[in-house]
Amino acid sequence: MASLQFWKPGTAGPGSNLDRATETEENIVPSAPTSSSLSLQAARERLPIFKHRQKLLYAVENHGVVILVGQTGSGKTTQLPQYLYEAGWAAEGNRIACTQPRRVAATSVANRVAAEVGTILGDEVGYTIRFEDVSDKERTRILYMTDGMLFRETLVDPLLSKYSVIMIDEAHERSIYTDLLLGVLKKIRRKRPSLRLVVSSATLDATAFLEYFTAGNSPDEATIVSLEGRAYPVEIAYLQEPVPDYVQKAAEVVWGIHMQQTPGDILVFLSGRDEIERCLELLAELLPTLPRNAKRLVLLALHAGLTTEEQLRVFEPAEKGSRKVIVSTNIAEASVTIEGIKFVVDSGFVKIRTYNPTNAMSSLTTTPISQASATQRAGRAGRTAPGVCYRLYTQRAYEALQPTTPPEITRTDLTTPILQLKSLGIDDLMKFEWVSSPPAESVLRALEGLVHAGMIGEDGRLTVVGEKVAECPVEVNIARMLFASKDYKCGEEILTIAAMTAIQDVFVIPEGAAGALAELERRKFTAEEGDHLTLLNGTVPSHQPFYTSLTTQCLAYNAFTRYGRSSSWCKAHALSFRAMSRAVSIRSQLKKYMQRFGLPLDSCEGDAKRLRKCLVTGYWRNVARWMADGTYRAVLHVHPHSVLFTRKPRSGWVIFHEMEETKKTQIRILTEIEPDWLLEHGHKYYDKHSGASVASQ
DNA sequence: GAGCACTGC
Repeated sequence: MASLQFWKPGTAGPGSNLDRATETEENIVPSAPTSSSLSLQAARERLPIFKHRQKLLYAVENHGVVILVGQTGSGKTTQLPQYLYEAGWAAEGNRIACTQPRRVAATSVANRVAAEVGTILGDEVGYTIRFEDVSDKERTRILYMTDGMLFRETLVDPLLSKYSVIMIDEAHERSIYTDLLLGVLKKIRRKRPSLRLVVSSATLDATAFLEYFTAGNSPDEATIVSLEGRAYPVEIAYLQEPVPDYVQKAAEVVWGIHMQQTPGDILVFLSGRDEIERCLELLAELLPTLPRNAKRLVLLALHAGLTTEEQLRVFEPAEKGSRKVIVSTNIAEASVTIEGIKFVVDSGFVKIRTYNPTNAMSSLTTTPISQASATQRAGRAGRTAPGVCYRLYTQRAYEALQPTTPPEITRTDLTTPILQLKSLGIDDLMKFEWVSSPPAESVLRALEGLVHAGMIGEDGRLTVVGEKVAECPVEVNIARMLFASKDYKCGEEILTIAAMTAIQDVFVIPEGAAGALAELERRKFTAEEGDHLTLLNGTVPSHQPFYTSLTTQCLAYNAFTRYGRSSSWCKAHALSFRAMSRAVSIRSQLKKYMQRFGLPLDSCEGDAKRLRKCLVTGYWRNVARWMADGTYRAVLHVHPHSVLFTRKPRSGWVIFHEMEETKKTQIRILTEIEPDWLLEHGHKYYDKHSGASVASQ
């Protein structure tokens, strides 16, 4: 490969008059010097945000909402809460909160700030995430938390009265909880004007947030403060012509960089596991052609399906005389930061989940990224030194991209969010001030489902059960089963099933020969009745597994707890230790809710029929009928992970946990049922003769 | 007979 066949804007090639200067100016700032060379205070003062300190405090003092524009590394997340603390905003028992979309961010930032403040974590500075509250009710002044946790707190403290200032960090990511929080906070500000908000955002979204908060309020309500930082420039290169196969092109570009360029690791963005593996294979084929004196090239994959150990390998520095190339999904765009990357290769694609409210179907499709996403990916090349980003698309294609990714709230099932808003007393959803309105059909679909599930009455208000379910951190259909377990006397088992369906990727199936072995391990766990019981099998308190054969996921749970919750046991049985440990946490959390709601923890004592009937109370809308061609009515395909993948259910009928469209329309986690059981639930919605369910119409 | 991007409570 003689040349990379790229042109670089501003140097040569067509259209070199690059007017998007921002693209080359990722405002990435070197990390602060360590306290060994400088005092802590001096290090803090060197951060770019420091010279804006007075301006920021003035803005918070005089405006209800401050939109803070500043890139990663400006120090906003660690410093602003401290400035506010030092300025007295946490006096008289008040707290300063800072929300993050991800758990790791909340914990790691809290750690750093506790060290800077000179306190033990959990004392003056703490964090709160699901299953972990490292904070002190009385003493904590600065609290980092996930946005989901703060939203949940509004259910018990609707005015968030403990907080004087709330900073919503990474608001431009527009996670569903960020959007819900912003809507609720705007409302709270009207009732409690002393509360101050700081909304931290990327440049592109700042005016939209400003308009949102000033709409219906005085123009003084909100203001924008921008922190410009020192930047390591990232040079952008585009393809001159589009390519038919970006995976192959990615491999070629990586190889070209390796042969020609100066030192520095390479990060490649592709859409999924399949593409990553193909790209790595292509590169592996080229390795033998490396000249003897050339640097070695270390090939690494990064995606969420890997074990923790495998993920950690990408952080190990490359050995002397070698270069790392990390081929990754979108996980490396915001969730995972790898230092030392100098070259980014961006395919321009991402897999995104969307929801179609008319058939309640979600799908996972490979789609072009947004310009904001492209900027973020490019920025990953310039965290510690100037870098280069190779975009595997033309500049014209870049210009045609959407400016930002549609917020999650516009492409997701709203059943749970709407139940929670209702629980906050927001009954008129049309009057709720959404930052971005969700599609009307999504709202209607969710309301309809909630009415039929008995969570909302004819008057549009929550029922008694609805109030309880709103508090419970599970999907509505699962909550319904938890409540029904009282009648079917199977609370113990339903609780496990609820926990196990809440986690993904219980089984780790590697590529190649190891994958085939893992597959055999998985079959040891199969329960004839289907996946839900398979999920359960392992934990059955009785002497023998009562479900005819062992199962995949369930065996998983019961056996996992029986064999001492060990990671080596998981490894031997192709299970994810991470996922299983999480299931244990979720189960104990849900158990507390069941106790609070007075739901007994009976065991069904091996009566699988009772258990399956209980499952129908939650899943009656998710019904499918087996057809002779091996598909289910409405042409649903069984996910290959299901134990019913190769087996016809005797009754011909199943219920399923979820349905998703990838290459085919697939249903996951199934259990065989008798069709008559359906008649007790929502018979209005189900036509016995056609076998069509609401979900598949 | 074949496969799921990433979060969060």
